Amino acid sequence: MRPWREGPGDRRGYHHGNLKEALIEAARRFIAERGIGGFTLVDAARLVGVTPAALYRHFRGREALLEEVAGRGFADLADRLARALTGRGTPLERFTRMGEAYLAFAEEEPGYYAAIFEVRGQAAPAPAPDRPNPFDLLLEALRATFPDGFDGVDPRFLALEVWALSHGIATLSAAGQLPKPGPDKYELLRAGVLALVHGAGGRAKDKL
Amino acid sequence: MRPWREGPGDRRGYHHGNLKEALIEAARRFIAERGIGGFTLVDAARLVGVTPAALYRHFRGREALLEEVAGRGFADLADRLARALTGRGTPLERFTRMGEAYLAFAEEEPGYYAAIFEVRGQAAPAPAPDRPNPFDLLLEALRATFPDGFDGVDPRFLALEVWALSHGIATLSAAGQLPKPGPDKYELLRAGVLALVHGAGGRAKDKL
DNA sequence: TGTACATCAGTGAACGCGCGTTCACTGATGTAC
DNA sequence: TGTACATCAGTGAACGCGCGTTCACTGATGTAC
Repeated sequence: MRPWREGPGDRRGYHHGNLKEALIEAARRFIAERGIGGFTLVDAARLVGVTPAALYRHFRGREALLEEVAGRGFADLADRLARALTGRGTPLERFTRMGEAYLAFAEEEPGYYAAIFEVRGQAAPAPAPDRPNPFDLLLEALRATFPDGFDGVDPRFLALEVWALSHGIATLSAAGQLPKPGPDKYELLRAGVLALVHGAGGRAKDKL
Repeated sequence: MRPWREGPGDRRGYHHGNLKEALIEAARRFIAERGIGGFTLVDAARLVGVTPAALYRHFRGREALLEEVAGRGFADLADRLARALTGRGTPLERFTRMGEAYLAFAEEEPGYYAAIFEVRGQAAPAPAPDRPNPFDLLLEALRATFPDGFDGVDPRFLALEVWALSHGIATLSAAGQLPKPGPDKYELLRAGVLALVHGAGGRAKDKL
């Protein structure tokens, strides 16, 4: 088994060898730079060093490629959150780490993050289709971190608030809307999540 | 002064009469339906009943039209927030109403909302260029509603959290990501904002 | 009030461009014998 | 090990399309006299 092609420079010959993966990678990069609407098949093919028509050996068309990217992004996000949650430390520390992982994903993988929210009809990611849903991970983490509940507030209600705050911070940051000399977004999320949990119920507050 | 043309049907003659406003209105609608990237000059001109070239009598080009839309949207948002803030009721009631006005704006004017965040280099809105900034309105409202402060927490920090939560709820809702049988987004924001203020400082909590 | 004329908003045809997609093809790979 | 051949990933040319923008023009408006 010879090594897969890594960059545009080491094209081996007539056959690319790893075109499908290379095209997904190119799409991810272009979406990050120009957004979903600014992504074109022609640019992706050119970056990879291949004719646009070659793409149709691996995808039904532009939309199918975008769905694949969105599916991969969704799977990657779920993996990162799950990994943060299964590490060391107290439940609260792991819960906090999951929030940081969410913001880090949005920052490091803006192409994936945009695809997840803007591409509709996402194909199921190829490996492990029964991967846990990110929202379910958040819900599970909230329940594990605050086993006494939130003074009668539905954990799903709280999970939605935490998700909305995370998504808001991530997108405002990506859009350059957070003030330049200003608070760190990780601190913004950490303090905000604690306040949300805090404010929801007195019982939870005692545990902090 | 004869009445301005209202819809595509009552074109008066060779001259449109109110083409600039009609084009901005058309852009607002198309952006709402298809996003910034999906908006085209040709469609806007067709909707208005005019040749695409006519557009260049009123705008330098596509980008200039988008900037105008973004500027109008920004001004409209500021107006709505200011109006909510200057109504009747206690400071807390008016503060709550401002949050509702923000969510309502994002829902009712998705074209404006998208333009505000996605169009860069926005032109200053035509009337009243010294209109107050929405973020400053939020800051002012927070200070007025909780005059004793937030236990040492910078009001600007809290304002960013409230804004991020509002933006997150608005965009998740617009993307159809909030669960279908689920909490009302206005309730989500109201409870979340109170929890954020609550959690930030004990003093503020006493006033609620 | 009527006429000449400057102004300018909109026309219609054309442009160059880049897009997604198709098609018959060709070159490389790997398997059967 | 060598050869014939099936498979199929990628080529290259072409397509129809819609886009933003330009240009010389023309029709309507409104003002000066």
